Amino acid sequence: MSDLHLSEQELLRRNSLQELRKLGIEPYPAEEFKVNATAAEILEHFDPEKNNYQEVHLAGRIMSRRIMGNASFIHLMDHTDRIQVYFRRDDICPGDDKTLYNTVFKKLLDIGDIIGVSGYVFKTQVGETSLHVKEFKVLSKAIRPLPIVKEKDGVVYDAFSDPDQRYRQRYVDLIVNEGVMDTFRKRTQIINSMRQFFNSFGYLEVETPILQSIPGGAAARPFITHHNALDIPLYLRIANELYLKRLIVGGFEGVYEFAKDFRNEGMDRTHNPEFTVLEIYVAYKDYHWMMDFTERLVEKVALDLHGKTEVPFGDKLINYQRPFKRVPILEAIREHTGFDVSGMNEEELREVCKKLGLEVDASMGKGKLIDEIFGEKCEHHYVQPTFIIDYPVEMSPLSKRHRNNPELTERFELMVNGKELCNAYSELNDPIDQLERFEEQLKLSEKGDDEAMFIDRDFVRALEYGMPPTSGMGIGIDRLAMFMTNNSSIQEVLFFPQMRPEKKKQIDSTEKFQEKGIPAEWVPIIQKAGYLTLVSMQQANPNKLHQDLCGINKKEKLGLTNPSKDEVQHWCSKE
RNA sequence: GACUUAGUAGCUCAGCUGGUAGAGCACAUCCCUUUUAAGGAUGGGGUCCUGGGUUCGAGCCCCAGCUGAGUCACCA
Repeated sequence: MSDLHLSEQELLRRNSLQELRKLGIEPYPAEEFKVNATAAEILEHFDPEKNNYQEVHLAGRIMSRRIMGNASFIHLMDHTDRIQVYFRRDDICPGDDKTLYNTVFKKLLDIGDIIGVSGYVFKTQVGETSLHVKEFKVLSKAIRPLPIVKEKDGVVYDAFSDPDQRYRQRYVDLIVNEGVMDTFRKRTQIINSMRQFFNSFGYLEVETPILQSIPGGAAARPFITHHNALDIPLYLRIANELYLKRLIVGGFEGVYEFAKDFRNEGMDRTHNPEFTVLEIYVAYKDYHWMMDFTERLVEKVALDLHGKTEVPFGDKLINYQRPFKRVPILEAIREHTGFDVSGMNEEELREVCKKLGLEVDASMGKGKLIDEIFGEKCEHHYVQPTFIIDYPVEMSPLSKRHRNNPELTERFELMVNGKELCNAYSELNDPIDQLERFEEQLKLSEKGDDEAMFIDRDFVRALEYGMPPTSGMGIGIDRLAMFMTNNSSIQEVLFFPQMRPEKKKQIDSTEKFQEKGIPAEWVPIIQKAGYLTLVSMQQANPNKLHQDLCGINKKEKLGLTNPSKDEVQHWCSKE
């Protein structure tokens, strides 16, 4: 393989790699390196009076390096923090042979390399806690240079900030950008905190199918795949709701699942094709109980994460202290539009939408129309946590009818920052009503609503055996993580957000060029000149190609004998 | 999917009215020898995203494409 495609810095590092091996130093050693301290721990607990941390073994990545003759400083970063490390030539090399310092440390190590160091902790004249190295060991050589980010007094210089690169190469983002790792630690902490809360009630964490033959429990376009052995289509789940309710039918008191769901829809700042949802179902409860439960949950998460209920988001301060306000959706619409839409039929609603300047189409039923009004005119007003409750029955095919008004359902959504965070119902457990609602959805889909729900007859059968009154709640984990870590984009709380795949350049093998009589040593040069395939080369102007090739030969000092113009002409000819 | 906007050195970015591709960091060589984002000096490093077009001449103008970002549409 040719090195022509590598940058100067990459070549230098590859060269250093070989030099290390020549000196008998394995750049990728197999054995364990025993660590007995972390950077954060030392920075916090070192005390010159006590003279502690005098035999420390630390491992991490070199993040900066300042060489001043026979003394040098580096910053070493481990999983906890960065600490300054001091190297002195005569400590590293007590004898006459100064290779380890002059060559290995000064020349063959680079920013980005992972090393282990042993020594004692002290404070420099400037007062920075540092590790004085007595021995060091190369643990892994980095042959690709890291972006250099510097920071002083909270000001970041030359940040690695291109979102494309940050998301595609999250590993680099995690290394060089402070705070990224913290966001993901917080994300896990949120999940741990919720799990602990559910377990304290004795509810059971379960797993349900991701591959489903009927994608139920929500209204969304699914991803479709195929099972070869059964020769049937399977869908990646858009929700796990119907499976969790089957488990309630089966007799569990409470079940929950942190579930990856998949929806084949648009991607933007708040939507990723795969996303995480927590759903929980508890028997013998209703949505009032669930509102109280949800408040406690969200408040606990805020407290566990931040030690207080007030959490900043953008230029706002969100207070997750319970209780949250409860506003019936029709009241919300009346408040923000002046229209009382309760009891209106489809035509009247259409009229209201028109007056409000909302676009509607024929496929929209009552539910969608009301949702449209709420989404456009009301939603964004609810910045502080607010329960919007009692949604019209058409909007909620899985929700139990309201005990006082059959037009409404016992449903709530928790709005934060003008966005839906949770969705919950007193679950519909009347099998006959459920089947009718599914059939209603079928009609909608025949009308052109491509997001109406599929009918899951097995789920109806389960309800026919009897499901206790149950309340269920779903909460978007990615969104919660965004709110709790003050990030306005979902990509910031997903390690590997979905991206368009990087385009792979088509490249012909050396053999393919050789078949045309082109010497193997010229192939990398042709490819360096930008002609990766034989065909692309043949389409080139032979004169230009000839000049390019001779130019590269000269510039890279390859010392090859230049081909004649006729030869290049011949390479380019098609026969 | 539509519109707007961006793509220049390993990273962050300049680049005038179209006229020989620049800076800082990183890298290399030398000097200095306990520095605090950066001690000093010198130097190497470029498919200006790709492909067409206009032009005597394109990083810059025009067209198309690729890959992001933002806004909207879609997403109960």
